[in-house]
Amino acid sequence: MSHTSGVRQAQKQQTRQALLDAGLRLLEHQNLSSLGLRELTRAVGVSPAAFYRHFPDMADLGVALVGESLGSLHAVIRAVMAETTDSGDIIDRTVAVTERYVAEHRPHIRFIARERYGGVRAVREAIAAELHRFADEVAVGLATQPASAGWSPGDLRVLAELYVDHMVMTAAAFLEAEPDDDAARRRITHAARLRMRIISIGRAHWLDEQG
Amino acid sequence: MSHTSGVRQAQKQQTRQALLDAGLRLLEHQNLSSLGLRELTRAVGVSPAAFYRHFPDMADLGVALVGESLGSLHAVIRAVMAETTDSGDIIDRTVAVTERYVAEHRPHIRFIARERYGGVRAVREAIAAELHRFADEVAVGLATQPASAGWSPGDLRVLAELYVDHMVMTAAAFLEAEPDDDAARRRITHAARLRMRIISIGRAHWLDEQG
DNA sequence: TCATTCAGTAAACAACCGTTCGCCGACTTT
DNA sequence: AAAGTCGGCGAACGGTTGTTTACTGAATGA
Repeated sequence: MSHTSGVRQAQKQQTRQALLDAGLRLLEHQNLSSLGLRELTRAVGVSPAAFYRHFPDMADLGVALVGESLGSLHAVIRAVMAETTDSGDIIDRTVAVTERYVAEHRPHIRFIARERYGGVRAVREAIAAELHRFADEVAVGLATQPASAGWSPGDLRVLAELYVDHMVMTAAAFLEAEPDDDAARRRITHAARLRMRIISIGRAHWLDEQG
Repeated sequence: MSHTSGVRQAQKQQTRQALLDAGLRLLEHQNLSSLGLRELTRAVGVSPAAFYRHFPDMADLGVALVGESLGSLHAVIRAVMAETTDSGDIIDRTVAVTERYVAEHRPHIRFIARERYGGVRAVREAIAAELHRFADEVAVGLATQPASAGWSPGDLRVLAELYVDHMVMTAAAFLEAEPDDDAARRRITHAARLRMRIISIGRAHWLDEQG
């Protein structure tokens, strides 16, 4: 029988986390496909062979980083979607939440942007799967709104994906600006709000134009 | 005095192009930051030292690839913008042109998507500069349209960037689908058109909502 | 208490890396 | 025809890479 906790497991988790942390730090300036195993273990302060006690290869560490980066975002998204204020207020909230999440998880989000179309298939697919789940959640949230009356499920799904893609786009914009460049951050916030308003207005008048 | 043409220059250009071609091929399955110099010269069939006759380092080859990938797109974009049909027809044209360009320059576009937020700063900046120019051109095109009356230059610029980002988004979607998966291609085309229509409708009603 | 498990180690492996050097030979200029 | 230019080559440089091996010693379970 294996215990779920214990000194053994805790210590193992600790170096595993150290590998993830050091990896994330090193990946701020390079791609996963060029991150060396020895380079990583050297940064952590363990022997190269120790790596294999935790991950079969680098791609696997990358997949773990995807989970760590986007796992906590699901709750955030559902929380924002739950506020069915339905007015323009939710737009400001969405943009503000995005800005805050990027600020607090900058290396994680950088990693996601960098590897979304990167050279490691397993990581690309893991990211795509997470974004797919995001779109699912947004689609569910949209479906409950009165403004979605008359929309086909397929078109609603497209709209949900547009919102998710827009969130990624906005996050990437915040990434490109220096963290302390307030002017740039305000410019990005303004642009993001404007884009979301345009999309929302288009959504509201979509059915009229169809007639 | 240096001749612009001649056997010498032509032969040099030839191996330079061979380096770019082989690089693009190798970069279909990895990132620029992990592409080895020897790996590249081996694929071309020249000695490692020959590389330095054409590029100071790999980042420089990457920048050259950016130019090769996006250079010919400016003319395409301006051509599409010039068709001021102003109706929903231009949307179908835009999506069709995007699909065609991706199909005909698949490795180039993959390279752009992969390195847009990649680990090589010089390449990231080169791509950002090109996309900035695209937005400039779209903004100029939009300004001439009657539908842009009453729009501030700043907001018009945001709209232009939204269109460019949307084009990139659509191109990436075509990339992710297999080239011969007609069903997927049709799905992506449908979604892209729907998104563009939503944005266009939002644009048309933007000024009403402001009052 | 004693046997077992297992995360981490040190060492060795062959293979590969980017870069520099002097040299060659075909093209180009005078 | 002679002198100069220069793209490409082969060889060598020190250093790094991922992976396997047998091992140690502390946490574990009986």
